[in-house]
Amino acid sequence: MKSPSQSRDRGIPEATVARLPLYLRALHGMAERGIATVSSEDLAVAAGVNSAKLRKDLSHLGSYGTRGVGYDVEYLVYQISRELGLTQDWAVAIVGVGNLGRALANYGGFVSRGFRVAALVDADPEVVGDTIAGLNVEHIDELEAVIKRRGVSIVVLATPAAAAQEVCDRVISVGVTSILNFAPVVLSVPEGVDVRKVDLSIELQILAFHEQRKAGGPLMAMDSQ
Amino acid sequence: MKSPSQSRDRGIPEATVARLPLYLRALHGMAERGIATVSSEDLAVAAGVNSAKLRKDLSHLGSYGTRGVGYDVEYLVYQISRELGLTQDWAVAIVGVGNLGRALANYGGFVSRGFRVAALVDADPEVVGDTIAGLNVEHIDELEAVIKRRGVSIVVLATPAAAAQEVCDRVISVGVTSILNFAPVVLSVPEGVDVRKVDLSIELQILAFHEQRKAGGPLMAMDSQ
DNA sequence: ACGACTTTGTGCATCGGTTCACAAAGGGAT
DNA sequence: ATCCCTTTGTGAACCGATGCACAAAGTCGT
Repeated sequence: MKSPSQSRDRGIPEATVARLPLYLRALHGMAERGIATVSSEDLAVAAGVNSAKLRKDLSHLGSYGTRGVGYDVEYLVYQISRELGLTQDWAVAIVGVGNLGRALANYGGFVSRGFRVAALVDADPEVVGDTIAGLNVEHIDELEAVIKRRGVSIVVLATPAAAAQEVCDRVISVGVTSILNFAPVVLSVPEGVDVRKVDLSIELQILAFHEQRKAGGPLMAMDSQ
Repeated sequence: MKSPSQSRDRGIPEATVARLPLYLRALHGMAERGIATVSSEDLAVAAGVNSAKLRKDLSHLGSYGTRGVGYDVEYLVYQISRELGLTQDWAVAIVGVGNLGRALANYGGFVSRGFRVAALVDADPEVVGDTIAGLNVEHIDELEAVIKRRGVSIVVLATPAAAAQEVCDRVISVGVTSILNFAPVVLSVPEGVDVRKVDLSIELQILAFHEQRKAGGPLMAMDSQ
C-alpha cells in the first residue's frame, strides 16, 4: 500500500509536519522585522527546538539552505507554505456556534494565512440567522448543502459531545476528509479521513499530573503500597 | 539529575500520561451506563487505541486487573484519577478574557472533575469588573496578588501573543509552574516550569498538509524539481 | 587564487514508544 | 479438586524520532 522507491522520498515524517507551522511562524516574524537570512541555530532558538532537528526537518523538503550562510527567510517561507498547502485557500466550516465556535470564528489566526471561515452552522434556532464575524449562521439541516455549495474541505467540530459523531458522519458523506474536533469524544471514521483532536481538559489533566509530581516531589513517600 | 534506582519505577512514560485522561473519560461513560467490569479490549475500543498499548499503559500504574475477567471500572477510575492528581482540587486562573478566554471560562469540561476556575484576569478596563461565568474579572495589575490569594497553581494564558511572555514571567515569579498556553508564541521559561501549548492554527495547517496530499494524491507529479 | 571560517546536510548511535505474541494467573464448570 | 477458558501483564522485536558529531560545501577576506 506504499510505494517505497517511488521517485523521491515524498514522505515527510509526521513529527516534522507538526513542526513546520512552528518554523513558519518564526520565519514570518523575522520577515516582518526585515531579516533576510537566518542560520539554523537562530531559527531553532526562535522556534524552541534543537538546531540539528530543525536542519533535518528542513532537509526533508529539499536543500534550501546555503552552507556558510544559512537560509533565505523569504524563500524558506515560500517553500514551507507550499509544502503545507498554504499557497491555496482552504474553505473551513465551523459547526457548533456556542462559546467555543464563536471564539474560533472570531479568531484572527484562522483567516491569517491560507484559511477562510466559509460557513457557520448550528442546530439552535435561537442563533440560526445571527451574524457572527460577518457570517450568517445557517441551520444544521443545510449542512450538506452548505458544504458542497461553499467548497468546504475542512470542518471544525465545536458541537456538544453528543452531536459530534452524527455531524462527523454527515460531513464525511459529502466528501469531507479533514476534521478538527473540539468535542470530547473519540470519533470513529472510515479509512482515509483525517481527524485531529484538541481537548482542553486533557491538557489540563496532563498539567495536573506533573504539578502533583512536583508538589509531592522529593519527599513524596505516601503511597498505597 | 535522576534517581535511577529510587524505590520503584515511579516514572510513567509521557505518552502514557497523555492517554490516561482518554481512558478516564471512557471509564466515566461506562460507569454511568452501569458497567461494572471491562476488558482491555473493550476499553481500548472505547478509547480508540490498541489493546496491548492500553494494558501496558495501565501496567505502569500497578497491577489493577484480574486475569480472565478484566478491570473493575470504579476501581480503575479511582486509580487513574489519583495518578493524575484529580482527587485534589486545582485552582485555575484564566488570563485574557477575550473570545477564547470567555469560552474557556464557560467550558463545562473544566469544572467537571478536579478543576475549578478560581480567577479571571484581563488588562482591558472595559471588561474588568464584568461578571463572566459567575466570576468577577480582575485587573491585570492584581495578577500576582490574585494568584497568591486564591491559591492558583495552574494558569491558562488566553492573551494576545504580544502579552503572553510578560504574563508568563509574572505568574512564574509568584510560584506558578504549570501553564496552558493558547497564545501563538514560544514561551521561554526556566527549568522546572511546565508549559503545554494548544495552537489552533497549527492543527489546521497539519490538516491542510494531509488534505493537499490526498487531493493531489496518486497523480501528483508537478514539483519544482 | 587560496585558505580560514562558517554553516548546512546527514550517517550513525541511541532512545522512547508501539505492537506482537505468549506464558502466567485467575474464574467457572464439571 | 481438576481442567478449560478467558484475559492480563510483559519480554522482545520493531519502528520512528532525536541528537551528536563531522564531512561537504559554500562565503569572505586577503
